[in-house]
Amino acid sequence: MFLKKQLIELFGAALGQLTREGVIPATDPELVRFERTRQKEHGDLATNLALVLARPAGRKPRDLAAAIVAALPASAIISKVEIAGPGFINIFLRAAERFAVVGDVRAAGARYGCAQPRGERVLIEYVSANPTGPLHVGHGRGAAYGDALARVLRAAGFDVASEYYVNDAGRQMDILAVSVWLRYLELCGSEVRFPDNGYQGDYIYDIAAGVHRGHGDEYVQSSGGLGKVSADVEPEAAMDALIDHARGSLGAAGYRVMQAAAVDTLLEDIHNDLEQFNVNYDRWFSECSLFENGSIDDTVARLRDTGHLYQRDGAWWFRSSRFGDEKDRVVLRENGVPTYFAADIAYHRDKYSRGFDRFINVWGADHHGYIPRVKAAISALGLDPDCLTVTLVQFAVLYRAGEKVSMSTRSGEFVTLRELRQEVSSDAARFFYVQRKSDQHMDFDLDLAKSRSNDNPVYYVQYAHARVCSVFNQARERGIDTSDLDAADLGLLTDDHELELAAQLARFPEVVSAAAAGLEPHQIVYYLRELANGLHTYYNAHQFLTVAVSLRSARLALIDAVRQVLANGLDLVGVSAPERM
RNA sequence: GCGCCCAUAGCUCAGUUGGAUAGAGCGUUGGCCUCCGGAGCCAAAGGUCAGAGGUUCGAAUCCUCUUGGGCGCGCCA
Repeated sequence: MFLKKQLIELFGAALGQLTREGVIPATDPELVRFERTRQKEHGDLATNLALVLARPAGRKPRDLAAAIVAALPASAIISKVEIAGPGFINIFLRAAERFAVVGDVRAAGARYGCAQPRGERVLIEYVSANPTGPLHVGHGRGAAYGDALARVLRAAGFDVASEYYVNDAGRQMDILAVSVWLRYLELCGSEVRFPDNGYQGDYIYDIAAGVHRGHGDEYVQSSGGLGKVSADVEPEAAMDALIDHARGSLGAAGYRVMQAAAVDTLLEDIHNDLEQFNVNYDRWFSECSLFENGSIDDTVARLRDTGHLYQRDGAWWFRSSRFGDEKDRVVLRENGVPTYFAADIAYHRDKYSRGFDRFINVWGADHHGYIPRVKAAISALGLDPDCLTVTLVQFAVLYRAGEKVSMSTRSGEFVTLRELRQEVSSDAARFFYVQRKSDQHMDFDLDLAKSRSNDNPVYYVQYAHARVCSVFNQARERGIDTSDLDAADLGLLTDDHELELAAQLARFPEVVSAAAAGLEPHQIVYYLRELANGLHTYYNAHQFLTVAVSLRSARLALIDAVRQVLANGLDLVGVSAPERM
């Protein structure tokens, strides 16, 4: 970063001179951009400055490039400058400058790659799965992506808070309560017909058994009424009837016992599951709390008072079409109960009230149609919808034995995140998920991930880290002193492998900032793979411990810096950096 | 029907925001330890960037159309 700043100053000076001479119009120094070259014949860094300025200056790119180079002040960091291709300016650095990064890494340690705080507060919300069952592998992708993104943004200097929105209100919660009650009745020996649209998973039995342990047969009364719900009624209507029946038969307190047993158990399970996935939240935000503290009523009233609501067919509608949504949306049902959308408006209003500069919501791709109405509501409340970015995570499509695995929460047919973690390890699962760009469809081959986990690229990167640690362990066993590596003469490093490694180390802060800017943690993963490849290649080509002392120190300093950056990068994607494997 | 996302090597995917000869992994083929960890390294083969136009010094990248996939269009959440 410091290097680029120096180069920008140099080229800015050259541009200033050319402007004074009337060769080019006044130019913003910010226009000067350098990129790391792909081929070493192109130098260490290159700029397309002359190509960009050729048109406004009315000159041929190569001529302009020559003029810029001629106007460039002398510098201690550049060894030579070349004009190539259509007008690229290629910059070759002096050797000392190329390896200065080793000292930078060793000085900054775990902070290397992190930018200065920029005083911008970001709230990132992800997973937010309904507490109606265990997390499955689809949620796992959102968790891995969201947490890695939070870490990357923190490293890039943002002040980040993470949040899980708990949908502990609404009809799904009723279905959950009924599902638990019916399984409870089965446990008590009653004959019940369990509806297809109830929650079928085995975990419902476990929750019901827990209720039975705590309350015995207390809630068995009047299950006979269940017979009134005949099979030919429309399933959702039949469910409504069941819910009413359960409420009537259990009473408010008993109904609450069923529901609370389920929500508490499932939320606790989700919490533990994510914790073991190395995913932690700053806050768990309850949807229920929005009902209880009046936020929803208050928000709906505000929308009504500001003329954004109207009544039709007995319901209250939000005029979201006025803000670009394809049609208007109900916020208060005919029966007066707020919709999920109404709660979500109140939730976003709450978010905005907490002083953040920016909001990121990580949603499953199937929710994309929901974005316009949320942004519409934010606009209607007089808030800036551009502060909210919704990142869509495509579903991971599972394959088992070459066949697509069907997933349905209600039917209970899915692979849980916990199963995945236990089969392939948390590290492998997280690395695997984050490796893919979030908006790409992803094929997750379970057989490959489970039975041949050694093929997983995470081991490749972790192995590089462990390898460096192993070299230092060897050094210790041989009585080699590695305490004064900061004094190593890095000028002894001249090999191509060493130059390549140093260049990769220098790139890391730029990768972090690019990953943050694009909300693309997968860039970290690709970088790590390249750095690990550089280390493995170097390791195979050279000895570290058996060479002359001064060269040995220089090489050890270099690979220790590589180890540090591998550890920093792995931490950004929530994967451990083991010292041995 | 309308809308959003996507299409790159046999398979799974990158591609530094419009740059130089489009790159990795897996798979295939052939090589590499008397040595710090072979979970490694090196090399080869493999491409009409779905197709057709357009924008310009320059396009996998931006615009239009066509084809082919995924998803969404509830007073569900």
